[in-house]
Amino acid sequence: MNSEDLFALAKKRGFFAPAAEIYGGISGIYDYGHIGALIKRKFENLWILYFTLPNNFHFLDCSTILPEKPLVASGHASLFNDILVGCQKCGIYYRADVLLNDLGIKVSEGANTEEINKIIREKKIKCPKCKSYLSEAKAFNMMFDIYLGPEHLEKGYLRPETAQSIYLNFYREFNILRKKLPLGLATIGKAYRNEISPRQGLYRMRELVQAELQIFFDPETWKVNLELFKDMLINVVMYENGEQERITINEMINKYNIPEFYAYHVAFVDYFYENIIGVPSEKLRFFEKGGDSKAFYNKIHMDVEVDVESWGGFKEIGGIHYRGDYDLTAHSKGSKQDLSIESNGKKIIPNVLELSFGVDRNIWMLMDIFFNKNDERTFLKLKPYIAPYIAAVLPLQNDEALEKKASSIYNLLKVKFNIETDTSGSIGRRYARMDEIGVPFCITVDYETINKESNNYDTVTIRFRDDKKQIRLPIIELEKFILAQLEPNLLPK
RNA sequence: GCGAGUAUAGUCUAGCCUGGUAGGACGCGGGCUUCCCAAGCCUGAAAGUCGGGUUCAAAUCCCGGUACUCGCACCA
Repeated sequence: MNSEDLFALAKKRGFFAPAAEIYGGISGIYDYGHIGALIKRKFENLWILYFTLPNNFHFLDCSTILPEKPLVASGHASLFNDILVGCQKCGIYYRADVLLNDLGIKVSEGANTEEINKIIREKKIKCPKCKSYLSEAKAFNMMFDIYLGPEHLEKGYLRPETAQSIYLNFYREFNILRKKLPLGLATIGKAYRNEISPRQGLYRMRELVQAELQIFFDPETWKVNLELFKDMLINVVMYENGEQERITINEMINKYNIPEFYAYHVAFVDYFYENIIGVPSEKLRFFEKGGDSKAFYNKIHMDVEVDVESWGGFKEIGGIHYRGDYDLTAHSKGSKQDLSIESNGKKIIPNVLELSFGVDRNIWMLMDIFFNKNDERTFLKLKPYIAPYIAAVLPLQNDEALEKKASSIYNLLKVKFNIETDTSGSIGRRYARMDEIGVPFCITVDYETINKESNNYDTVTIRFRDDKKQIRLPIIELEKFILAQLEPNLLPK
């Protein structure tokens, strides 16, 4: 499916749509509709369940507004701040530091717009493409700044990532939780980036949802259970050779010198996507970044990539980042509070392994890879536990007696599960509508259900989304049946 | 942010060149029919991105804004 078709389906069926659409929309900002909101919530709940499975891993919920200081300490206030110069004639914008460095002129990292403009004037720098004069340099910060209080004197920012919120809570949580490492702190929440040019649907957004797990650990003592995933084959593209290959975590460790804890978590993430979400293995890979494309604070950096047709190939939907002690060291300095802790008889600043995911990208990805279309019909093959509704209760026909029975089953189940019902159109049309939003089962009330003479009295048919097959089940067994469908296999046997 | 293109019901589209009653399909609502996969019949609601100009008259011609798509650039 291409990007336009996916977006059209999303709007038509209530997955998501541009925010403020009746005013023309606003690029990079989206609202989830009644179907998308359910899928997103279920994805998030599943994510929390899985990523806080290990002992001493917990979930936090943090503010989206941060004061200026922590973002100065983390480097965002300066590094998120690009100085751009534009060419007046051809309209191209350049990052000033990159442009000048390319011309062999050294620019200090903290250079401000005045310094840049001075250099450009003195050295008579012109547009490298058309040789015209360049416009005044402008600071462009990816962060949205806000001003607090009635006088708007206190500067803050909408956070550009959720990670910082966790680092700011580390010390307190560590102490409350009996000072044990490793400590995992996860969160899901909004982050904001003023992208110049948001594109490709939910891929690059100005307001986005991140799901992040930050694991704080002592690299000298952390032992992971390599046995758990030892036979798993994982698609990787290692920086060292640049070729995609399928290897075990032991090969990753021995051949590429990847630390055990890191390789283990590659498998941990792989298991989530392949076995729980259901991404086919050939569509999932881990792409190691190095050189210029690796963020400076990362010691090891892999992108979690999924082959998404509507995005034109493998695209990043998450990342596994070994950030060393960069973050807590920065916040120790910035806050002037010693964030070091005692581990194994020594004072250390804990290291951080970050598992980071873009929730919106994941929702788009789910729609893309689980969308099935053939001549006959369209259906969204989501796992039952992330489907918006687990089932729909449908009367076979527009018939008062059938509708009454269907309604009573619907009322029985909807207090326990997300259940839909629909009485308009023919039964085939209703199955089709449910297929398109990914409802895995339809519970159909027919004349046998209400016929006391029939052997099938008080039974219903269950119609399966994926193969259209039907089984008959007593109404009293519906709850048990549904519960069994809702359980993911959280870890390998 | 620059350049090019595009903008008609929920969706896809006809009409625009050559100004004069906005038409169709799918979808949606109501009704009939129908004992399991978007069937059929009747019926209904629903549209020219916004602002200005030219004109007796603008979806149509002109100018401007906005949004989207693509390219450039950006993406710690």
